[in-house]
Amino acid sequence: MNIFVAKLSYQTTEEKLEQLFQKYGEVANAKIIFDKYEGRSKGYGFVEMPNDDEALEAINSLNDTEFDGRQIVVKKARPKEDNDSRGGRN
DNA sequence: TATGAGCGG
Repeated sequence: MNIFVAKLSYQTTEEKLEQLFQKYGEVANAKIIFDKYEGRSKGYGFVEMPNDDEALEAINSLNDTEFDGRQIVVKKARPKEDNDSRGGRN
């Protein structure tokens, strides 16, 4: 499950996010989005967890909590298209 | 160097 993490500290790193979520379950990969021009963190990132149950638990546990000195927002990432009949840009 | 809503190097 892809997890969207925002309001992160600009000093927060991917490994710190991974270790943070690993405390609640297995983390496949954690990524922080950096600016392409300044090369600095945009302040948000994504965490991928193979176990959906642990992912939801991590979201409910880490959402609106303090991390690295700043309160973070943890939510499910871009909802995948659960219906191919919906949308359809063509 | 600093900043602070938001979905991707």
